[in-house]
Amino acid sequence: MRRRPPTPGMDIVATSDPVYLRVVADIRRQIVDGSLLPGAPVPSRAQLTRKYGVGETAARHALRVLAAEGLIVGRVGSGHYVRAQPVLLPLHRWRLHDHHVPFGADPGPEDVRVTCDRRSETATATPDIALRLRLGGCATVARTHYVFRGDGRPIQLATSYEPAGLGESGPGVGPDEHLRGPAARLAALGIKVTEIVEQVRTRVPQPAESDALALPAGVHVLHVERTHWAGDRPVETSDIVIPGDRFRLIYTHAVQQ
Amino acid sequence: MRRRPPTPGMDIVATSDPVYLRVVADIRRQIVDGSLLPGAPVPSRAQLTRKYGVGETAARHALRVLAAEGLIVGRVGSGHYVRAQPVLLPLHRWRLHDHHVPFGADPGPEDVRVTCDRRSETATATPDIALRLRLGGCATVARTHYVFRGDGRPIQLATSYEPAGLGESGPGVGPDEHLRGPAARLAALGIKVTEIVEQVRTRVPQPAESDALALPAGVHVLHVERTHWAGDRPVETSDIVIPGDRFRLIYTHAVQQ
DNA sequence: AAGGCAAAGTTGGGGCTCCAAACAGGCGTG
DNA sequence: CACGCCTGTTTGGAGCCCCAACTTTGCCTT
Repeated sequence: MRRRPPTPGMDIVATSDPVYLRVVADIRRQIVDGSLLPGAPVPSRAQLTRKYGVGETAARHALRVLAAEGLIVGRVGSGHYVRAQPVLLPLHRWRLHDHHVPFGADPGPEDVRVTCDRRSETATATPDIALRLRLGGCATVARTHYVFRGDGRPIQLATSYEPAGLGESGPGVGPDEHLRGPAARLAALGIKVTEIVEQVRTRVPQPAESDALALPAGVHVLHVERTHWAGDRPVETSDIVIPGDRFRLIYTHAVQQ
Repeated sequence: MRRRPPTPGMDIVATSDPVYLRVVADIRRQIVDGSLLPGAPVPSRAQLTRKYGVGETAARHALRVLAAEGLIVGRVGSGHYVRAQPVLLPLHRWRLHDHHVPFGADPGPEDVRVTCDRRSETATATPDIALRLRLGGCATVARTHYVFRGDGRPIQLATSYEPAGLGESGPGVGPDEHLRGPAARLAALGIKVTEIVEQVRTRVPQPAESDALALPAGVHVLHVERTHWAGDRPVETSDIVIPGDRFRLIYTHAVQQ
């Protein structure tokens, strides 16, 4: 029964966790906390069914998800093994403050204490923002300015735009909410982000930007235009500005299974 | 039977195509060539089993893959529908020449005729490259310089490094091989790329670079350091240089199922 | 005529099974 | 002692089934 075009409603997150995600979460925890070291064998399908009391389908699905996340590698006839490169691990989750890494020796994500100042306001959408959020003519949006600091020194500016009225219905924003990224914030509002699109360019900083970032003259910035999608509609878009001389963006892409 | 640590061998691609990939390819083709417009319903599991003569598992798997690629959206109780944003479609496949998009109105990937000049040589790995490829001391690498042109004008420089001896055993490189990217080339050599990691920074172009790209003074470049991984070992790394004033990088990230 | 309700269709989780290819270990033979 | 074969395990593809939750349709009742 499917005559009408797709329902114009937003995706709501399901609250009950599937069984296979329980297995995924447990194995992922073991990899993260070091119980399963790189190169160590992961229990096979048969072993997982016995260990967790799940069916073979759930066990197989869990292994597939972990492989898609890049945490383990499957070898036909041998087994699944924990992959190397634990440093890149958090990037799969696209946490905002793992997004940029200072030049030089890579510090762990915990080495730098990241803080965030923010300021929200309601504004009329510019034509550019209205297009990015697929809003009609003169719509109102919630605009939030962020200043991220690492050990007190500014490292990133961001301006986030959402359709007005999105954030009001939800719960209050926790103190560390921004460090976990917009996807977590939107999930708390019941909106399930299905895709993130980023466009990276480089340009000369505007005076206010070079002032806020304490940039010397002549330094360029990386400008990221990021949009969060829920289904086929944009729910949040933001402009992120990063000093181009001190930071780099890291993207990882797991190639299918 | 699994006593020994992971076999130190590279992943070999299977030559026979699974059935579900046939279904995926056919639906993807229909989406790309416009037979299935955005918002149009995709055949359901039951319809796919009848239409393609496959089992329900294959039909379900095909829909899952297409949804993971971001081409379709599934709605419980309703069906799967073709998503909007057809412009970003080819980016999911990370084809090299779709990687950068000129500013202004987005042209389709076919609007610009992309050509490529290349020059290969054998060289001793610098410490930086040896580290990136996880090679010991003074190893030899195959270095290839690429100049990509769009409608004859230079748009991108790239220098690729591979461990020496990787490319020789394989078949000759076809004329359009580079436009499909290193992953396709490595696949032809029997190496299955499982992950791509990119690091983006911005910097001042070197004289040779601004010369080759015909850059005016003062223009910065985007510098992408890209590494292809097969399992847990790097098999190719390259430095990609793009004019920062005319092009932007686009990354899409499908958030789990 | 309008509203409500039941039935049919669809997705997504889960279970079970079979099979080919690949791999590792043990055993036997030269 | 070395080499090759055989057997058990494991992965990944594929098939078929059941069920809960949800959407849409069309019919039936008021």
